[in-house]
Amino acid sequence: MLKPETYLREQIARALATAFALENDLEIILERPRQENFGDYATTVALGLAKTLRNAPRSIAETLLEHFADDAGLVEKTSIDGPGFINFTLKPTFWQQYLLQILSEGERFGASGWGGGEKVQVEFVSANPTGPLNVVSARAAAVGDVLVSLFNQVGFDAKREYYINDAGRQVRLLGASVSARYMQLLGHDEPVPEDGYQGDYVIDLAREILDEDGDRYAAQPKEERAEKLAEIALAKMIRLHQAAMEQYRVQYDVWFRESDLRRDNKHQQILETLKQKGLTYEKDGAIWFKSSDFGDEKDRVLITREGEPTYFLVDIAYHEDKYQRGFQKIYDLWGPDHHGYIARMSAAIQALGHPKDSFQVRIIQQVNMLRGGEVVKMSKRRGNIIEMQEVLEEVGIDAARFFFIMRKLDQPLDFDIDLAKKQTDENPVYYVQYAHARVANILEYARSQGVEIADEADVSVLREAEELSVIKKLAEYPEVISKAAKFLEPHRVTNYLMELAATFHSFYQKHRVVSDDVALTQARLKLVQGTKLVLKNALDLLKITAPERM
RNA sequence: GCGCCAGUAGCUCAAUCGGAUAGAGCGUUGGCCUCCGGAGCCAAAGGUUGGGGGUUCGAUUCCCUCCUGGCGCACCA
Repeated sequence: MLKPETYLREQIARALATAFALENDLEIILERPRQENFGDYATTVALGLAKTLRNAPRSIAETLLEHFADDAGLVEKTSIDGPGFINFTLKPTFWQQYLLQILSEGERFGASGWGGGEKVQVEFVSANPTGPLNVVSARAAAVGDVLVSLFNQVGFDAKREYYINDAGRQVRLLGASVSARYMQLLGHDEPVPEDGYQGDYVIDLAREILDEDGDRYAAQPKEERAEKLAEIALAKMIRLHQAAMEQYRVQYDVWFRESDLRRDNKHQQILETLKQKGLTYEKDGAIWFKSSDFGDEKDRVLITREGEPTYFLVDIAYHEDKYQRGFQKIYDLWGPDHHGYIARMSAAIQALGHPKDSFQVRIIQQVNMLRGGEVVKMSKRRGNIIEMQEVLEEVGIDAARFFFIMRKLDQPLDFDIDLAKKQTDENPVYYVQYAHARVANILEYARSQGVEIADEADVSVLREAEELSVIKKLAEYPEVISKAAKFLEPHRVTNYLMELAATFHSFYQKHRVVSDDVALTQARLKLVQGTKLVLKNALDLLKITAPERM
């Protein structure tokens, strides 16, 4: 498929080579002018070369254009504007043919190969199995899921992973909390530990266990009971989390258990490795890692005074395990409370000899749930939280995914529950889905009128401004995908969907697709099919329904 | 106190690696259905891009400084 950007870059590079004998390693910036009357593409090379060539930008641009060959004859018009922008307008013929190419690519349209099959992993959500999932988890789930899809679209071999912290202190606390509630239900006076889990879900867990297993744990010693109940409660919570992710259309490749790492003593091995590298020392009865040697603000404890491995040590082992499984790039999406944790993890990655940039963390910022204009606060410990399930049930999965993806991931997000529920034009999800339904309906209507949609059509009749605008907008799609993947910005896809929907609605309002003009009808049906295809491709990527009717 | 992120239209947000006249949606105002879905379209009003300096052909974007907001600074996870 001949991409306009690729072609123009190549032609410009050739012109530069013949005109100024410049090496071809120069990166040619090609952008889409903000304003349509400047043409389809613009380059700033002349501005950039002014210094090295010791010449005025406009003069450089002129010389360049004299040597611009346009081998394939795609360019209709070139111009030099402003301080030295070179603008290119492609022939309508090019765009008309491009529409057919988009259709022939089908669901592969938008995909590319620049990832080169590199193995990439995104770890996201990884919520503690000691409580219900909250809305930040819902946001992380949507974002992580779409990131992986984006990576795969552009040629990476990307996997989804969920890390389950099913070991350590938090789990012991859960056990003690469930145990207390269990005994309370049986009429005993066993208080929930002060730093334990206070949420109502703990009572629900205890009641469930009581219903299923009876009071058989009451006779056990407290410690033993807590341990047993921790095990049972944990299994229940994990199943809940897995069910929630599935319902949310997120398919993880791996659910990784911290307890497996501990069982295999992976953390001890890492400790040995760090010791051998001379990166540890003892102080105050604890074992420390010299993370400050690698950019962290201070050193960190690996083994506590009590001889317990810290979460950090086990986490280092976990990340090392990712590398050993062959991943070349590792992305972690963490919650806003893990901000201060990045530097030490990055230090550990480097200490183990991995490239610094092979490990990247993105903080999924806080979500403010607004109801009636008021922020609903949440705190897992107190149990006063908004659960992910509640949100999904209330606003629906399509709206939830769209809203969470719509914003840059490292910025706090205001989620207006009332808006997400509205089935009106205020709600962007419906705007986009409506465009798809409308497009589907046109095809349906054509068939009902006895119009046979031919495989081939003479698209050269598509000369109206609105028609070409739609094709040009469709043509932007692969670039949107590439950039969304490159910059980890899935919100580019939702923005694009809204633009494409608007461009199509605008065309639709002005021109009739199915008419007495047989040739024009066929050509416009191709335009409609192209729009449907790209809307569907993008919505599929986001795992949002593309309805045939609403 | 130190660190990270942010501050753009009344509100929620965009803005291509430093590019041209800073764009959308909602809200407001005014138009558009004998016709493929009006969950739509067209138009108008609305901006000192938090303030001040700097770098240069050019700054919302980079640097410095100040102001404001969020978050983080455990031998917790």
